[in-house]
Amino acid sequence: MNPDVLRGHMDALLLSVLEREPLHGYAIIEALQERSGGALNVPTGTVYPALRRLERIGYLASEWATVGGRKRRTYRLTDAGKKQLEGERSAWREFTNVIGGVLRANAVSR
Amino acid sequence: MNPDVLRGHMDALLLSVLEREPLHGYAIIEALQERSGGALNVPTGTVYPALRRLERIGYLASEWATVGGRKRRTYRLTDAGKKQLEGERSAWREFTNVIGGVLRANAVSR
DNA sequence: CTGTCTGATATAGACAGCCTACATATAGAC
DNA sequence: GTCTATATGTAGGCTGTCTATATCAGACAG
Repeated sequence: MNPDVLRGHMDALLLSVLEREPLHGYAIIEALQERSGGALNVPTGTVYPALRRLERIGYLASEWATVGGRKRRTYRLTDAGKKQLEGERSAWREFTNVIGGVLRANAVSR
Repeated sequence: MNPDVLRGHMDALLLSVLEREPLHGYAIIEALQERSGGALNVPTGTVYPALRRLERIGYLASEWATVGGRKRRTYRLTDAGKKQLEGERSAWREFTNVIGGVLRANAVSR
């Protein structure tokens, strides 16, 4: 998939994946891969900065944990994050309607 | 709509709007507004450079015309552009399936 | 005949955010 | 001991969208 086509949708993806349960960065990457049927291979250089940004904004909160000798920073949705996720979902619907509508304008009718 | 969420989809929009008939930049902007029900207000600083880029790549060709004393550069799809548009459409479908799928993962089932 | 609006094209520079590449470290398998 | 999987992180590049600005012609109000 074209690289920066994800631009502007990373937040929605991350928040969505954290809705079910708190996860650490590495597990988030795996979850995205899994849920997309392998289509989403988001690099660590994208995910970790994004998670920090979302925490700074207040949509996520994190805690350190040590599991099997390895350190993990586990992120969870805050209340603001849940609210934001709803916003992201409706923005996504509007976005796909608008762009999809324009793209279909010629292809379908006529 | 969030500004740079269009990133990576401008090409598809421009090619799609030019599929029906050749248009000049200003008319393309109006056409996008019209077809999106007013949702797409793409600034000239986005459209004109994008059109030039698409011409440089070979997806568009342009000619100057003078209508009522005003100069217009009219763009039309090349054969490569038509082919590219098909590619953009299927990429769009895949894109929406993948992201939409992840976003719906929690919202729907369960 | 001046000012302002619409139509029309264009460029420079800012900005955001995704990506590549790299650095670091532990656990477990072999 | 070396390799792979697990795990987090930063620096810098890239690219394309946006903001702001400039220019010009015609129309039309006043």
